[in-house]
Amino acid sequence: MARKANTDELADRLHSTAIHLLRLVRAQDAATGVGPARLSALSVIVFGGPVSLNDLARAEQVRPPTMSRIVDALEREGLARRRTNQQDRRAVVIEATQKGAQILKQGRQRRVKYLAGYLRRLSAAEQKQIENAVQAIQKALAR
Amino acid sequence: MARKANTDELADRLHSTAIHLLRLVRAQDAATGVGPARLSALSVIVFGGPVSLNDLARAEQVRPPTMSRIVDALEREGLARRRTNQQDRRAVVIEATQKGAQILKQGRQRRVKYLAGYLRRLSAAEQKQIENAVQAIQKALAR
DNA sequence: AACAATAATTAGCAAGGCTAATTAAATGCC
DNA sequence: GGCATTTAATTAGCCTTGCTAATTATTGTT
Repeated sequence: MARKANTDELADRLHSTAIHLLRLVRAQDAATGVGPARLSALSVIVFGGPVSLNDLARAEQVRPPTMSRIVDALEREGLARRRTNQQDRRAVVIEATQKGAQILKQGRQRRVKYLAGYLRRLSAAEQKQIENAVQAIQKALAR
Repeated sequence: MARKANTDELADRLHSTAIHLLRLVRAQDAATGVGPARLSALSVIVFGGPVSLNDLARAEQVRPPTMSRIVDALEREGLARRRTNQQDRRAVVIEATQKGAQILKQGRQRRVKYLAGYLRRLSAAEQKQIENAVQAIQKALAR
């Protein structure tokens, strides 16, 4: 049936556009000097505040041992620190340092500016279309 | 100026939506039993036809040694093969096997269906907005 | 007090990224 | 024609980031 085929085709094109877009901006992240897994985890604690290791692993969709090692690296680089949770001394609380927050925000700025440079080629109407689509996609993916 | 700030904000939201979307569909790729770098390289040779190792590395934005090892793995798994280019015997030509093409197409199908399942929650009008946005984004990112 | 469950870490493996160095073939230049 | 340079690919060796299994420390339960 036509409706389903159309949705499949849209999904296909949306998917490959997303790949293309991220591939483009990812190059900018190299300038931070922080690897992608570390940068992404740092982003969670900078914008979401302190979290346990398990929660951070879940947020990043990796297993706890993987996250433990990423946090090791963030601590080594002075971007985050571990505290032990005093209510439950098995658990740790991971939080960003000043330096970590600063580096993340600069990197984010760089990435966004870079992508914005491309979007600025488009008319206001086209930008509005993207705005609408972003809302629709977020709605579709919610839950 | 207001226009620039808006574009930055749009870039930010588009970027994080793209991350969210790809994270979601990526989980489906596990079902192919082929790792992400291999799957992505296989996709290039299935849809783009035979290429040299250097060209394939460039298409995938990795260095030649990295691609050499990925192709080793694809050959080991029977998904691709190397031929030597007879015009330039330093070079290899990499092409997909029947099995490689089949597995890739099945995986792509799976991913697309999965994403389409989310998009189908949206109205025809919302889907049309995404369609328009995909075109606009592709235009913006084109050279 | 003993036992089970939970949070994190350690150990060890594989995939996938890199640079530097090597090999083989093609090209360019007297 | 022969030698130097360039080019295509590979090999070697490193790092990061993913995993599972096993361990340690603490908490909760009975």
